[in-house]
Amino acid sequence: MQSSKTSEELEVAFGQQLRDLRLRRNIDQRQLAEQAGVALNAVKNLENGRGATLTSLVKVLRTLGRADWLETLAPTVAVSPMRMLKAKQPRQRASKSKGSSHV
Amino acid sequence: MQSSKTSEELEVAFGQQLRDLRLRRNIDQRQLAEQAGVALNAVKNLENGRGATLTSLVKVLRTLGRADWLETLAPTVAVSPMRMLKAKQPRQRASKSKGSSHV
DNA sequence: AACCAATAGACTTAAATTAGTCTATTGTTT
DNA sequence: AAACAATAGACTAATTTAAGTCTATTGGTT
Repeated sequence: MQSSKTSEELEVAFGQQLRDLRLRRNIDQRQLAEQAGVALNAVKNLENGRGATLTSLVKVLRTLGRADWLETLAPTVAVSPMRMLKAKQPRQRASKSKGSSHV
Repeated sequence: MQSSKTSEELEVAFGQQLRDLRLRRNIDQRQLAEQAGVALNAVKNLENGRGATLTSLVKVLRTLGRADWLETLAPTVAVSPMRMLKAKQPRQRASKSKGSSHV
């Protein structure tokens, strides 16, 4: 069971959050686009969930002062220095036959 | 002064986080692409920060079980029911002449 | 309630991404 | 250290998004 929202719904809901952020700073789409260095259409696409590029999103987030959010996707587990030394190198590739599922 | 990282750097760092998430589930790019319903190239683009669409990202996040992260961009301030009634409707457009900055 | 600025929507062209495939590298396993 | 599988990279064609502009709508202001 996936999340209850479809990908489309997620994109739309996400766009609304972007809009909220912008409105909290009380700037209009045109200003945001200018400051971010993207086209007005790119901002419209983002806010309306009509399809956009990651690049546009990142530029807009930077402008809105929320670039830090991008770093919160995969929180890195803190490890003590001693353990660091003992620990094997983190995996760089997916391993075979231990996988969650494959045919 | 913006965040210290450029947009490009942010995209690359973001891709590494995506990769981390995938590796924690120990699935390979091909499996992730299949399950997410995107092309293998889309996953490569995402992880290497070479440009991707929001749509691809959302599909991949759903597959990785991190769709919830998308909802954490603009945390909504909790408001008591009584205040809800009194409060004006939230702004739907940026307002004039009170703005942070415009020419 | 009149006015006006902010936003939606449609359209066109250019640029970027996706999808599919093949080859070259390199981490991992045995 | 040999064998293999996971990933990078390049390439082409199809699709999508960016950019730029114009018009229609509507929320906010006065």
